[in-house]
Amino acid sequence: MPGTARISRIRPGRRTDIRQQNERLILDAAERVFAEAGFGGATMQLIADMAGLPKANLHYYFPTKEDLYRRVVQNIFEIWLDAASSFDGAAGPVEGIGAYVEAKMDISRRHPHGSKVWAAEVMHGAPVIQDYLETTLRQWTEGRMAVIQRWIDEGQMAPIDPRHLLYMLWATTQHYADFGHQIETLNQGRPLTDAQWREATESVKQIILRGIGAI
Amino acid sequence: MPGTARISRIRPGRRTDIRQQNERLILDAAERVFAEAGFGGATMQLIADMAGLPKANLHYYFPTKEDLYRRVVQNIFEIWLDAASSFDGAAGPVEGIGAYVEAKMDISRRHPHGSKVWAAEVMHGAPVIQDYLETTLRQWTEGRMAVIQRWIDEGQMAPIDPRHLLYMLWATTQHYADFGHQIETLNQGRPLTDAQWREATESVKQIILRGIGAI
DNA sequence: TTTCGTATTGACCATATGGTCAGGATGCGA
DNA sequence: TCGCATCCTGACCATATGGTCAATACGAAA
Repeated sequence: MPGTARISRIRPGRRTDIRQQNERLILDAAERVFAEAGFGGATMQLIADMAGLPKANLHYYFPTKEDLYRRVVQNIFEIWLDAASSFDGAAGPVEGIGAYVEAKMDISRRHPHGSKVWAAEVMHGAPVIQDYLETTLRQWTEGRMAVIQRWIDEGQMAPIDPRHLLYMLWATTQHYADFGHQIETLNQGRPLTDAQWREATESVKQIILRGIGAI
Repeated sequence: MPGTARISRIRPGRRTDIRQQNERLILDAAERVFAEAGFGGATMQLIADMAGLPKANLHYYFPTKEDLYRRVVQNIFEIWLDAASSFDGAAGPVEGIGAYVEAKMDISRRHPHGSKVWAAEVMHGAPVIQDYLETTLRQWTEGRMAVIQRWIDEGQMAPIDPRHLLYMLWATTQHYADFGHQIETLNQGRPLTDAQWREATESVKQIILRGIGAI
């Protein structure tokens, strides 16, 4: 993405590209602002400034603040769902859950703003993505629960309640994004280094895999 | 607390009590509204309505919205710190961490709004409680890390990084409050029953205690 | 060069909201 | 009964903000 962004920045590209490029610019700025200020605290003016565009221009691409917000949340949800693939096609919990933890930790690191927006949305009662929770997320959850149950039946792990295992996976991995500021404060005010991210991922993986009796 | 509240409600009490009672009323309403709408989305009018008082009355007790918010966050932080006692005086991880998980799960159940306000505050970069993070929380964390390290040295648990174990404890327990709406949605839209809360607590305890090699 | 759909933007508006204030009610102690 | 500190509150204000709009620029196709 940085590559294509640079290319399109050098050569403005054809007329058709402008829309796509500006929407990207606005969405990135919006994600950050919504994460840092919340929906209510975010202002279109601030998002506009951060995107380097006049405010009226935002309304040209996104009619209302809520439309913009909705798009941001949807983006995140899709990224989030992609990590699902790590879960699939795994022979057992060590491989499947291990890969899932790694994928989710990676998302926490690369999309901390998105994770926060998602968390805030859910905390506020999911006013704009309730339907996703009830359809896509519910299906996804039931599917993985079945996989976990199969692993249990095959004796590959202890008889843990699959539901609470999933919650624990979500909680621990997303914590590193959502509470990143707290973690940073407790780390001498410095962001985690590459090595520290690796340690964190390993710790989470270790405790959980051992905790479910897969090791 | 419910006891004293009822007493003061039946008999309005002496003049001096009025302040305390109204502040309580306002703080409870504020906690809920801040949790559900965020700081920016919350309005003094809505808090006033929920507390059953005229808006101007809020400003009599709490000069500004930020003052009110600050008090709400402080309240939560104190409740949160009280759970620390569960950790202390424990002979080993099974007892200490077990009690801590139970205490924190109980807080998640009894103070879901407070937990959300805290989470949002941290996600926004802790604008009003940064000093707490750097002083009280940092000290608390270092103290518990030392305790955990001692348990490790005594061979009572596997050599897990104490820091990441603490993060996992916070993440998993608070998840049941902060993402309560999501959990409820995945539970047929119904809040967890007593039995389900017990299951959740047991699952968390089981996985973590086993995960750190304490069982 | 002309045309036309797309993109841009400064100026403007209606509304919501945090906060103020002056006047009044209340009730306790003297 | 009186005085005083505390508490209450409707009306009001300044400001910030989401959103609109008309005028304009732009660039590709004809």
